[in-house]
Amino acid sequence: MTKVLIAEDDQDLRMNMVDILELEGFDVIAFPCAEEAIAVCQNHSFDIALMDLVMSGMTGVAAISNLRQEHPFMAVVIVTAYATVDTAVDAMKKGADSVLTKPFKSVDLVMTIRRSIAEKQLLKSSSDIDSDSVYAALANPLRRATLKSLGCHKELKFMDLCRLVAVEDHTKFNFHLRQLKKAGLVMQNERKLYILTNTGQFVLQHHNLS
Amino acid sequence: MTKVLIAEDDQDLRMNMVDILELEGFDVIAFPCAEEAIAVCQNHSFDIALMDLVMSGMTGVAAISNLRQEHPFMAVVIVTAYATVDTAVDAMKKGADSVLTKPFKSVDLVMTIRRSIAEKQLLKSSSDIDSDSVYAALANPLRRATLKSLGCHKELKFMDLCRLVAVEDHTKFNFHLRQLKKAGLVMQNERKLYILTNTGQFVLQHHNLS
DNA sequence: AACTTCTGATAACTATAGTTCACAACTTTA
DNA sequence: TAAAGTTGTGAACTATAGTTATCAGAAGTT
Repeated sequence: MTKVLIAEDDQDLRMNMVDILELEGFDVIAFPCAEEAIAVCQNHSFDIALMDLVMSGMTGVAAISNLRQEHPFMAVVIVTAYATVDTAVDAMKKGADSVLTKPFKSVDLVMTIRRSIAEKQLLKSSSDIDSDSVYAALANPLRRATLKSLGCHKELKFMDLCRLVAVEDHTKFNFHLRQLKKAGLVMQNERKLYILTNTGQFVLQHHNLS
Repeated sequence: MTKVLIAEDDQDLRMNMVDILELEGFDVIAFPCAEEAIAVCQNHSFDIALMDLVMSGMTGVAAISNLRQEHPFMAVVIVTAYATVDTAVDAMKKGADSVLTKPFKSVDLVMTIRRSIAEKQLLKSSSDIDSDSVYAALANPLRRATLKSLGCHKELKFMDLCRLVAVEDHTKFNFHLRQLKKAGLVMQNERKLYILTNTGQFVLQHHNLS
């Protein structure tokens, strides 16, 4: 069951949100301030946190880094009546996954939650690429260069790729290419040209190798 | 000299922006549509791109991924008269570094540019941590676990850390800890407790190891 | 067909990463 | 101070990563 954490200092709205979300089948816990929400995060994990921007004490945006400390993959949505483009941009820069303006309709709330969690899930799957073989593959500069080249050129023939990374001995290069294949970062398409796999593209982006 | 790329379909505003920025000492090239801006990106590099959101043809937001293809560390600011919180949030999700609403004052424009470039610079420095030794250090699961533990617990004694990563043989663990030290990811503080270095923290975050 | 270049497999070898052992110095606790 | 646990070094060893050489089939060229 999707677990939702709420910090909202307006009692009416808070109870209202809880009602809406429980009706949708979410598992909801709500607090009137950021500090309490952060505290409960120490012991429980949530899929998403809805933080009011303006509350007595810590603001929702200020709380983001504290929330993420314990649960890096929890989605965080900033909820606020005072949203301007600037505050929204600031919230996003500080790590919010979305910004929802008050007043909002029930459907907006629910849709924002579902979408934010879905988008976060994508990122989360990246950390599953913790797999040993990927890091082992990345350990070698030649293989990192190969990934970079493949990132730029989409698809390449063996020898072209070999020349791009400036390896004179093709059998040596072949060895490293096999390691990349074994790690699931590189594959050959129907025309036998070498291309990045999905995880390969992901790793490339994620490590800023490009 | 800071190089600025502009895509803005309103001719008056475009020329106005060019004037303002050239007066500030920027090196500016401006186009009336995203497609031309993307094209010139193939051959030239820029520190920052200012993209109008609504133009004939491709929107500024749609152009972001194309711009980043060639120059991953170029900052991108979306400029728009039609900005709502939702469009701003969407632009940020798609990779914009900031959103500037029209009409804007000269100082806002200049400040947004300077700040966006500065913030991007931080990220850029991370990719300098391409250094072989870091990847070599990360190749080992035990060392990754050690980094994670240090990420959570701030500072730890040798034996506590050793137990946390569940290594029975302390000399074996000592070896890996030395590798982490050599790679510049881990150091000892004045009380001889082990802590992450700045690059260590950076790598930890950046690789979502936490 | 004859030739060349491209692509890839295998095996033998070398270098480096990782492990283990023995032990010394240092800290803390009794 | 003695004893027990902590922290660290160096050398010998083992396992794995990486290299090189040799060969062979595939694919294109003349």
